[in-house]
Amino acid sequence: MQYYFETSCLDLKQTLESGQCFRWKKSGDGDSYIGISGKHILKITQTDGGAVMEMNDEAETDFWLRYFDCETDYDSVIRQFSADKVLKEAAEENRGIRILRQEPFETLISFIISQNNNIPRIIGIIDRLCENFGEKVTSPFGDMYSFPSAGKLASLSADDLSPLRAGFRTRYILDAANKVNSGTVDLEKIYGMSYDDGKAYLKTITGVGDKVADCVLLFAYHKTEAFPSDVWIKRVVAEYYSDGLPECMGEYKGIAQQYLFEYFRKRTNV
DNA sequence: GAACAGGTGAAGT
DNA sequence: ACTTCACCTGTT
Repeated sequence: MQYYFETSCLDLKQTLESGQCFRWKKSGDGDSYIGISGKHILKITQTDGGAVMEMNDEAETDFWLRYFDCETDYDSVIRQFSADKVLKEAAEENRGIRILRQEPFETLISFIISQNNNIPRIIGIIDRLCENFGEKVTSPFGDMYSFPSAGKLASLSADDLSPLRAGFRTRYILDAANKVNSGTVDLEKIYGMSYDDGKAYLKTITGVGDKVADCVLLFAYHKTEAFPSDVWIKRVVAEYYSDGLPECMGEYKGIAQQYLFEYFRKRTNV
């Protein structure tokens, strides 16, 4: 089943290789990606004015449209950002970035794994986590493994997780899985919480600090007030925004963060 | 509150 | 080869 949709501000490479998600693989030509969320597998291909989605079941269309955040008017956000010179340039260069709406538990564990780590290795650990403890899902594009549930992970020991080679993060993964599985932390509740409350709540999990909490609030719950402050962004803020973030970021600091992150990372690497 | 340790491997030299 | 450092957090 194929579904074509038109939309502005969606660039698959910019979005899926931005470091907010870790389970999309480039397919063949380079304009296509295959990924999994929950038990849904999608092949998505970039077109000029949108994208083509291929999936098992037509009923998954709405799931994926939501995942790719098709409700948010990015053109309007970018217009709003144009009041700040640096942000305007960063946004225009990266106008195809979307903030995905990912599954909370997967996002939580993924960003716990991301701490003090590099992206290729993060992807490796998550792949091993899914292959070892997820469920096999079949699709016309090949078999994939779902992200393991909190219940499954909570049943495991640090020893069981040793094949991941996640290092000191292993005990953080287990603490998160146990708290979610036992209901000590109810991830569903966070949808209805304020940014501040959600952040404090997430930080009750060992291994979740400001940065990881902000990433989860932004990339799973779409709380765009979150402004994940990593080593790159700290430099940018120190250089351009030492007196505070610009007014025009408004309630979309998290979207601004992504534009700035990409903009400056690109330049530093060159 | 600043300094430091904590897996592992990618990237830089 | 050898060192640094990676979208960080918990503990001195």
